Amino acid sequence: MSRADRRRQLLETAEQVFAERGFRAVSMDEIAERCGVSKPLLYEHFGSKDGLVQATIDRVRAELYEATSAAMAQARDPREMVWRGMLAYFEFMDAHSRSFMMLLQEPMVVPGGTDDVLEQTRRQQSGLIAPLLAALAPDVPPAAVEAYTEIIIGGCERLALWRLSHPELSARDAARYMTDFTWNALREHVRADLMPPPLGPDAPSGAS
Amino acid sequence: MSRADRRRQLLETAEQVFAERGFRAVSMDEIAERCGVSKPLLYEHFGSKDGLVQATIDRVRAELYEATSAAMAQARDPREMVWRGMLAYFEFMDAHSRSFMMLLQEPMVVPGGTDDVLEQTRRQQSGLIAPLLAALAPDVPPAAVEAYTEIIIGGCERLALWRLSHPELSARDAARYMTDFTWNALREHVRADLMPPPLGPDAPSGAS
DNA sequence: GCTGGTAACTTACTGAGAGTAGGTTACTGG
DNA sequence: CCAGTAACCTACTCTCAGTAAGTTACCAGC
Repeated sequence: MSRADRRRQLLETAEQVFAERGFRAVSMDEIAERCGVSKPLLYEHFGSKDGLVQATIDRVRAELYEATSAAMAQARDPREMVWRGMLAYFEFMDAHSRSFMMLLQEPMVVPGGTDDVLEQTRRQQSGLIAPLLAALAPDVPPAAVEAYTEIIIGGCERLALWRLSHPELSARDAARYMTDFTWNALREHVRADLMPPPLGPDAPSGAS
Repeated sequence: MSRADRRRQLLETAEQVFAERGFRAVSMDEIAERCGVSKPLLYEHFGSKDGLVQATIDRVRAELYEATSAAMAQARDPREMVWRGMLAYFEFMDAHSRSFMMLLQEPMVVPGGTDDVLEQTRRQQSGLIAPLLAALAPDVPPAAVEAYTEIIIGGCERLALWRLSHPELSARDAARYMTDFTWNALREHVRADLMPPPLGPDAPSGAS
């Protein structure tokens, strides 16, 4: 099999196995077996277990990024963009909950704790949110935009994690809470012409 | 040495070693050596490596909880309570950055991923925040209070993590951002008699 | 002051699993 | 038909979590 094809197959299987039983519980021997190859081949492709974990996570991250940015691209105005992005995020989670969990765990599982790896995830997500905030609320200073971006990302992650033990909270409601919260937080900074916001495509019952 | 004293000593040393090099990199043999005891004694006390990690983290968590709740107890009104809690949180982080990092990693490092352990941390933190939100904004429905609580906790954690790579953001500014963000998000729900809030004990320059 | 019991602690092992050295097969261009 | 190389494997090593089977220190009761 060609190197690229093999890599894809290995990643696919690894994601599945990791999703089933978690990073820690799964051994490289087991993955190799499930892939129908020998262990050194895994090391050939990914260098180490951490490398494989990393690659697996990158794959999921790319999917998530694509899903959310595609959803956001359909929006007409910043308010709707927030809503669509949030909704796509939480819906992605419903569709790939185990893989998604892995994504949230990533910064912790990989070597040094807070290395460039985390930085990469962060930049990707904040690259989606920060410009949006800046567009919504141009008078907020850049430092605050960065901080708010982090707060929003953290809020999403936490709420997503929380949903695992509270399935009664639908993706729509979660997205709704996040959107409301964010929107209200920024309300007084929001550009006047965006101010009477469209309520979102189809607003579920929410807090406000 | 008495069992309780020994346990304390072991935990103290373990926290130090873990903080220096991270959970994963440190072996039980190494901790035993640094403690001046044999490995089975560690197992006698903590059952497993995860058990030791868990106990270590619980210790840090207790300290954090004490610090933040003590700070909050000094406040006169909810607005100030938010501010003091946030400030204590970020200042605790400056004082114990490595141990604090461990705390954030905990849900991920421990066995099953999202078990009761996470739940425990969460309940402790949200026990501090949720009643406060409810007091601040009594017309927000309970489900929304819970969700907002999670969002706020996640925001704090993320912002704390972010500060590791952005030391230019002081604890005061971080607390300020969190407080502003939260306050604004809830503004329209806040009880009228709390509405013109005292600006906090000593407000640093902030976003709004 | 010797003895049975127990609490604190140790040495010396097992087993699992990450990572590797050194091939072997299979296919490609000359 | 023969290099050379890409894909892949068998068979190891070594670190580290966890354990079995003690040993020492101390304290009751006789």
